[in-house]
Amino acid sequence: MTEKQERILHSALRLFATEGYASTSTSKVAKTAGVSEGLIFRHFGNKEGLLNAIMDQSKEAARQMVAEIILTPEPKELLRKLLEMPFNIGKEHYEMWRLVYALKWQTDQYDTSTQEPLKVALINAFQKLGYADPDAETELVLMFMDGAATALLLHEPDRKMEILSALKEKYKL
Amino acid sequence: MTEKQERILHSALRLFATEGYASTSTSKVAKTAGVSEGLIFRHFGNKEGLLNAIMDQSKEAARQMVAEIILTPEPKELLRKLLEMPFNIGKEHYEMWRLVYALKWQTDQYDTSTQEPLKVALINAFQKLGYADPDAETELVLMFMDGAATALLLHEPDRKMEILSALKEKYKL
Amino acid sequence: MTEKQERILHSALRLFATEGYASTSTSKVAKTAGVSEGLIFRHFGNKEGLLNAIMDQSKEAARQMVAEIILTPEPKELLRKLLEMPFNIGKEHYEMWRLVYALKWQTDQYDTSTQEPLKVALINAFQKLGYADPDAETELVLMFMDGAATALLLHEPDRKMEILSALKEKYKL
Amino acid sequence: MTEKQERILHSALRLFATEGYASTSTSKVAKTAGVSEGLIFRHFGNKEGLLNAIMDQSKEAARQMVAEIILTPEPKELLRKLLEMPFNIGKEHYEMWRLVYALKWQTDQYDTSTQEPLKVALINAFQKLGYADPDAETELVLMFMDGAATALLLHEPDRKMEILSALKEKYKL
DNA sequence: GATGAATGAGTTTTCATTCAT
DNA sequence: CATGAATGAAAACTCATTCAT
Repeated sequence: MTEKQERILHSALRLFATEGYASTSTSKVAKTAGVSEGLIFRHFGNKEGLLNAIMDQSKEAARQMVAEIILTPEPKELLRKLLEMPFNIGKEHYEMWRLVYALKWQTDQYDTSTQEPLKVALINAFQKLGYADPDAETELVLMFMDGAATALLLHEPDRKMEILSALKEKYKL
Repeated sequence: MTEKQERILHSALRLFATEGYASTSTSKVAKTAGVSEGLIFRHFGNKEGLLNAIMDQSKEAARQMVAEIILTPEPKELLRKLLEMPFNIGKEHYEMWRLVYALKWQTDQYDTSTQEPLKVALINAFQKLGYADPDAETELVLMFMDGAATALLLHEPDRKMEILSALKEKYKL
Repeated sequence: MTEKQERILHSALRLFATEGYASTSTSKVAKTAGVSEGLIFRHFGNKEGLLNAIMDQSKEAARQMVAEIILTPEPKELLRKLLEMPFNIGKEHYEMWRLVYALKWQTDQYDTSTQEPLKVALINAFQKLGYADPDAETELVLMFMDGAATALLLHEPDRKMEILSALKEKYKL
Repeated sequence: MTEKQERILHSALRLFATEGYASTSTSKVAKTAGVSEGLIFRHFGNKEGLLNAIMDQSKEAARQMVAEIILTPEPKELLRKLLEMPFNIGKEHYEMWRLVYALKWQTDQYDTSTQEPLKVALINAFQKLGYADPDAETELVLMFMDGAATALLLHEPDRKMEILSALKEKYKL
């Protein structure tokens, strides 16, 4: 991966995340990255290839975050780590997550494969904790995480920590 | 509103919701609606005018749903109605909500005005119910509603009702 | 077919025939026809669609010329008409034939369907005239016609009529 | 001539012959030849230089074939050799001839210099054989050769030998 | 009100060519 | 000699918008 390739990837991530994939022209990406437009196509084939390259990186990052949580042996700890996750999105990952969330709504871009292992681990945790319906409880937690991530990505509410506390309380954490 | 105007609005809603606003050409809208392309511009001025017309309808529908809930005097009942809302999105409103949710991610389309009265009512309800931090609790509920709506709009999970039950339990409903 | 459509078709035929299909840009076609470039795509879908529209016209013209010859009852007369055909390409059809002949060499543009009825008629004629191998004789004539057309389209030789006479003699016409 | 140079020349010949000069990108030539794109320009200057290198080889080959025929003293034998030529194009020369014939139709690529000595020899032969109009007869033969080559390069007809016989008969060979 | 031909500016993509290594 | 990253100009194509009818 040359330096210019990385510059393209970086500019594209930023622009796609903030202005939308369809609304961002490759010419704008090139200009922002300070490279010729042709270079985008030489390296990534076409605009979609550029998006895929970004999404591959993003999925890899997501997989790593999930992996770390899943390996937590203690169920309460696992749950806690998970619930805290959306509240801890760092600046460096902000745009990546914005893009991932925005693209969900594009017909052909919804992919659940990353979530699967997380589901399994959560069901297991809720079972250990004696919940009546671990499956439903898992779906509920994942739904909430989606909502929290959405809120935090779109409008950084004040009093984040209080909200997190109120949430943890629901699971007696 | 003539019949052709409605056909345009309907086709545009469907296409914008499923394929995205930026990715949908006015020519495709016209073709799907079975009208000439020029007619769109005669009636709605430009592409954005068409979107605004749709969003106005949507906001009006949302306002009505929220109004009904807000007027509920009993706090537990209000909470229950609210939590059930995303689980009761009917087929006829599916595309409208999909569009509203997808557009959130477009830089210039995020609008919180509809949510404000709901927030007020919710804070009030949580106060009456003796919650320690009604503000935080309100944010939490709204976040969850977002997550639930997202999940239900994107991939209709099975066991919707069990998930709803697990949720209600959290609020002792 | 609007006037601008015809202007496009006409300019494209001229340019494709003289400079080659691949070497002629749609922008040049548009400029020559005095229309906007977009119009080409609106009417013909893409560059290949434009070529197909031209070729359809050409095939129709070719079919008509062949039809007239085929219907000749007298075999000698049929043969004569056929051999004279390449020598009688009028100015108004010159470009069309140039394009047809040039495109033969493009991998995916070789089409023999127009020739088939001609073959049948020729075989029949040679049979009536008592030739030993009408099939081979037919192929020979068609080959020659190709050669003659090529020569006449590429470099208008002098003494056309003498050449034609020499040819007719071979078939005692 | 290094091995890579030959690989480039060979790939270019094949691609130019089958897909056309204008439609073949230098990048495709490089890929097919298994060399870097830059190498083409180092060796041949530009795309046209590559074509010229190929055409030079081709013309040389053509010159040799023609030379051998021209030197035949006996006019009937000369004629026979000539007529047989297109029927004897070997696999190893197939693409070369296809390219030569296809390029004829390109405005700036028509070159008759190779044919000149052949014309002279043919006129002489027909004179010796007592033909009434040796010039016209020569043009006729050359036209036919063109047609035969075209047919044989584009669609290898069956019964080649019968066609050749029918042809020889016309010249009492 | 409604059509559809036409435009022009912009978008994606291709490609011959250059150049540092 | 050879590579492959990089460029810039031009190509194909899209699309919101206008306008005569």
